[in-house]
Amino acid sequence: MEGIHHHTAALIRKLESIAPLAPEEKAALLRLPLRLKSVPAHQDIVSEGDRPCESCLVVNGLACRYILTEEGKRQILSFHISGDIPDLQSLHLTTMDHSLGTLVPCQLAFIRHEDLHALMRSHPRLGELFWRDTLIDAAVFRQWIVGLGRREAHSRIAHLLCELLVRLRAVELVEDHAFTLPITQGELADALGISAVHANRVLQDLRAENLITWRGDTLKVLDWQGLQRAGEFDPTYLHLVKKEAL
Amino acid sequence: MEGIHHHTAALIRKLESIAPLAPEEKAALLRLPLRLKSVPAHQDIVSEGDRPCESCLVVNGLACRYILTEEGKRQILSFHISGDIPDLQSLHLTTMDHSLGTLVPCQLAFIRHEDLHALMRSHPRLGELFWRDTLIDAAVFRQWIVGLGRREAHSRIAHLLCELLVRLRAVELVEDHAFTLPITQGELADALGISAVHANRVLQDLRAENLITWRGDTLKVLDWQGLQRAGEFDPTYLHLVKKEAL
DNA sequence: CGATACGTTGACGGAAATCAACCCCGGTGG
DNA sequence: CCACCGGGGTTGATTTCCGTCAACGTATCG
Repeated sequence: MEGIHHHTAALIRKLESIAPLAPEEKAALLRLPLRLKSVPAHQDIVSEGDRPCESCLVVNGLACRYILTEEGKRQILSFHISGDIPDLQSLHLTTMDHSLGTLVPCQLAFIRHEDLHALMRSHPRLGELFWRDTLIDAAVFRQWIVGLGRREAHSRIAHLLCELLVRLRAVELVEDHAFTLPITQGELADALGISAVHANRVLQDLRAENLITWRGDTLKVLDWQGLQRAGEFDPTYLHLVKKEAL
Repeated sequence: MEGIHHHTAALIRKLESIAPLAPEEKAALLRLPLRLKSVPAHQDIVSEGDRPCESCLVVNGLACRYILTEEGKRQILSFHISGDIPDLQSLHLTTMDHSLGTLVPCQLAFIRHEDLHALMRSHPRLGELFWRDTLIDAAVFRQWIVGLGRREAHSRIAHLLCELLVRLRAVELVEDHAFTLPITQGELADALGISAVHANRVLQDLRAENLITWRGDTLKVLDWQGLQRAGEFDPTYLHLVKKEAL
């Protein structure tokens, strides 16, 4: 496997976290033609209204999907980590109903839709797997809705941190219950539907309860059980096959 | 086409609202074996934790997906009308991460997963269409998130009513900007993440602004432009092909 | 060394929750 | 027939969570 293609490794790790992969399926994935691109922080990858003809694999960095309201408020819809294809839905929904942007400098790999279609034609199981991935995406949205609608800020933050921990662990980016979270409190607030000021206060609460620390870019979970309880977190909705999560 | 299969008509109308259907694809849909069932109001169709081997087509009535929090609060995730297959995702997500229940007495038609898989194998375009349907489902969730996170109750209700109007119109269940909405204010509140009391007050506002009336089961939109403005509603995210929406 | 962005804190106000009472209306059963 | 009941809608009083505004601290950087 030549150097250029190890970028697909992140994707393979991610897909293996949600279903087993056959060797020839991995091989087919590694043959996917990629258009690599480095994008600086805080820049749109695709914007609402675009009609992309390729989808974007996050090789590393952190991206998010978001929508702006007319009054200029931003709602972040999801965070996307190494191995995610955040705009896979553009395969069958031609125009983007939201934007996708970077939160930090990202390495991206664009895959043309026609190449994805060809891949899925020759490997139907991979097609089902990509479908499954978009379905899990929707399951995450559902939990997000419950949090926004029925949980208070304290619980919402806890839930989001639990989700990030589990997803990052699935692609081996967690060590000792700590991971890189290179976002501002304002961005966290935009994801949780609260103000930056309030996010700050609730984070202080979580620290005071000895559930987490967050210094610089690294978030460390001090009390995994406690954080899950605080967020009413049950990882079932992530539909992972690797069950070493607790 | 025998009587038993006209139940599929609702599904065909729905699918045609999101993509064109070839005659032989319609024919294949009409050959789908259905298990019909009438379910009384306020009863679960599938529950969180279930591992269904069939999916459920709403022939008529009104269903919703929901999640209960530990404190017993309910968050309704989506409403489902004639032609919808609310648990299509169970095709590839084996265990339900939420529940699906009726709001009024419903006629349902269950389709076995293996029959769906066979259909999609023989008609790949239908497979893509079902995938597209679940992607639109996710798009609706995204708008729901924006409403819950960044819009106030007044705007949220308006947006939901706009969405219902457009979706019902796509399956020809709207006449003169009026449709049947057989739910209580409490159920509406559970969908919008507010309390029943507050839902009541905001509905009074909407009536006072001459945007809607809601007497008994029938909701009538008096000022379609105004309601869309109030809800910041833009139907793009529903990805309909029939563009007679305004 | 200002400039800027982010984090933090306090004071105030507003949207919505909660609690409670009351009304209306369509069953239902004595 | 009517009393009773219960669910839903309506209203008011009070509380809570959270937003907004504003000030200030702190760290990084050209």
